[in-house]
Amino acid sequence: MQVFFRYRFFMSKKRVAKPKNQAGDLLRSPCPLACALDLMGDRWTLLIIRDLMFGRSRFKDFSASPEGIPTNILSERLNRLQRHGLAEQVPAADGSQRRGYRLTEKGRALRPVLEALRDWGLHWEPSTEAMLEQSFGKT
Amino acid sequence: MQVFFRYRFFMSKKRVAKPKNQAGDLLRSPCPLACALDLMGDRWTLLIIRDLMFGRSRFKDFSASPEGIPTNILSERLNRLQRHGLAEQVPAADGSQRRGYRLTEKGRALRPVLEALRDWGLHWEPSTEAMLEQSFGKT
DNA sequence: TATATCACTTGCATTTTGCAAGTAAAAAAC
DNA sequence: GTTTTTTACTTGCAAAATGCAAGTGATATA
Repeated sequence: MQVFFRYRFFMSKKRVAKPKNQAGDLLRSPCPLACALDLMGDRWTLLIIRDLMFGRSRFKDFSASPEGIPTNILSERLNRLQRHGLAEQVPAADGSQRRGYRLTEKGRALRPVLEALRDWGLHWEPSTEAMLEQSFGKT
Repeated sequence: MQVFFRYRFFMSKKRVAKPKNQAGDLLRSPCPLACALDLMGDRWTLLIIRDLMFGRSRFKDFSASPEGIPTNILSERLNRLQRHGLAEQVPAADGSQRRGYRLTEKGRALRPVLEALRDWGLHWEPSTEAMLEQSFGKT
């Protein structure tokens, strides 16, 4: 927990350049947690990353997930993930003309985040645990 | 990664009761990750929890964090955290009339989530790491 | 060739967010 | 003990994000 952000940035607003992430967007603060949330602090992004970790790769697969993400949001989020280097487009695995998406190393590095959130949900929101039925193998 | 959600809920919409969390809100799906995001999948909630983990407890302390959360959002989020049992109000530590907030066990259980997100940010968004200067002791 | 599916985009209503200003209670200053 | 400041909010409104339905053109299937 030690290091979440530092202060000088705010103490001397002129001297220190405002922090940006790799895509060039301004960050709310130099706190690495806030920086991560600038990117994935919304209702959908981490669910798409979950699906990608399951090995899903096609637009319709994400669209078919039970949460029902609207297609315009899905489209925008997939673009954002690519812009920030978490996902990339690849030729479809089945040899068709269509393309699919897959995680980059930067995206795969979010696995501990998803696992921690999943564990918290399983432990502290009983209705999710009670309804579990199907398991997925390690991705 | 094994278990994120199950399908029967969607296969037979009538038979299975729609899942709710502990506060009684409907969940988008029984996936524990989606369930967690229903609660904290936004730009601010986890930052408030970060501040609470730092030991901050007062409205003005959260308000003074460098990200600059608007007061109406802060107010709404603090209520939500209480409704869902992640935080609770307590008499102020300094013996004043005012009250403060602190995490419950359910809220403290999010520590691994914050740590995982922080680690990801530090490793994959260099601008946050480059600007680090100050450390916080273990909370 | 005709039809269906896929991967989106567009338009628009609804909801959430962000900002500024206001307010009542508590604390501090005088 | 009265005035001033701070705190912890609420309210009102503009702007942005979200959600839904309906396209659209390219690809795959019958």
